[in-house]
Amino acid sequence: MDSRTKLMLAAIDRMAERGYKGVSTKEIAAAAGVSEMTLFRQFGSKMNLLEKAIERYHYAAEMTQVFEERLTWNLREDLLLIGRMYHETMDRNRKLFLIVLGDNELAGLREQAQKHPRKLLELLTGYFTEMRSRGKLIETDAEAQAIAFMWLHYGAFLSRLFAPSSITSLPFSEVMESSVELFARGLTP
Amino acid sequence: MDSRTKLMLAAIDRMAERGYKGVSTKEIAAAAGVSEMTLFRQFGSKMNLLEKAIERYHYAAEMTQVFEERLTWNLREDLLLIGRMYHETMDRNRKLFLIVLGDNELAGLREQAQKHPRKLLELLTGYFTEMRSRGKLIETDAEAQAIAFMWLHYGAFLSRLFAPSSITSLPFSEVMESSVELFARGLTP
DNA sequence: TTGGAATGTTAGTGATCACTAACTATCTTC
DNA sequence: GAAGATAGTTAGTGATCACTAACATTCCAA
Repeated sequence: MDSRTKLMLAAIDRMAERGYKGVSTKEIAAAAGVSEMTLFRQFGSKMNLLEKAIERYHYAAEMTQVFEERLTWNLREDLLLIGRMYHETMDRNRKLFLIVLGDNELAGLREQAQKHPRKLLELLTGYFTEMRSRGKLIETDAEAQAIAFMWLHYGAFLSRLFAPSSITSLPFSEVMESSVELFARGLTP
Repeated sequence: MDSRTKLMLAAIDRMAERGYKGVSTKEIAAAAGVSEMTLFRQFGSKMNLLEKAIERYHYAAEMTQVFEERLTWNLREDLLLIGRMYHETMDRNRKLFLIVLGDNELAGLREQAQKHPRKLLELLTGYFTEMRSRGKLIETDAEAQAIAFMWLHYGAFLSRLFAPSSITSLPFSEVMESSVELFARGLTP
């Protein structure tokens, strides 16, 4: 593993724990087992190190493919699949989310981190529209319901992100299944 | 307005914008129109200033009262009322949320900020249980559905908090009504 | 009018920060 | 084995940070 890699991984780890401002370049270098000079020689600045790290380690989910190939047009099955895909994507980018959400001056970098949710919203809206034209969904505002679905899962993700000790004792999967059931009953004719 | 008040308000404003670490005591004092010495004489430390500010300006919603007096036992009406109450509470505490969520070292202070969501979850679970015993709700896990409702609104709140320019063009109220409709259809026998 | 509390001013502490200069050591590669 | 790239070491820049000491001022209540 070369110096650049070690530095980027160390930066992500530390910044996810204590924030961009909360970690010094000296500490990142030490955690990477590398001299601080190497950090500046490779990246020029602390901010650039973070940018390059996000660029490289932002997990790029291929959601389009899932929507094209794995849907069954059974609302329950599909929503469960989509929900799982959402959380897998978000979990993989967990640390990056923590970093960019934790510092308002990093708002510019949020663009990248929120690319997938936006894409998913688009795909999900299309899915609901198609389901309605197949007569498997009630007449409703497809985009509004897609956003509701996204919000529910976004809230679930962030509540776990910010409060490791959950507000409830219920297992995550159980709430997830209840919510799928809710959408299925609520949107099926 | 005395010095303490001016300092606490200035601290909340600045910290909500640029984070706890992003604002200096000198800047807070200047924004309050007060000398930096006054800050330390009144609060002793930067952290204590924030703690006292949260203590004093955390909006304490009286949700129990709403649940006792304003419910109509019409699912649609009640969920709309509860959703509105949730967002009003969260909006009032918006800045405090931004501060404590933005800095992981402030995790201890999150307790206070998350008191209301926890209380609301409890009340909502009770409401769903009562509705079921009145035969107005399907057989379902009341707590799981309450959490789903909370997550949906938590996600809505945070997505507005972190991304002022929304991911969608739909007005907030419209999604809110769609989601109430979703719950009403999904949970009514 | 006077005493005391609150506030301001100024100058400073030592620590830490991001970042740099200058020089040396270790590699690989031809 | 020389060249060139990559790394480490050391020492430092100037800035900013939270926080303090010492002294001067303002202002209100008794």
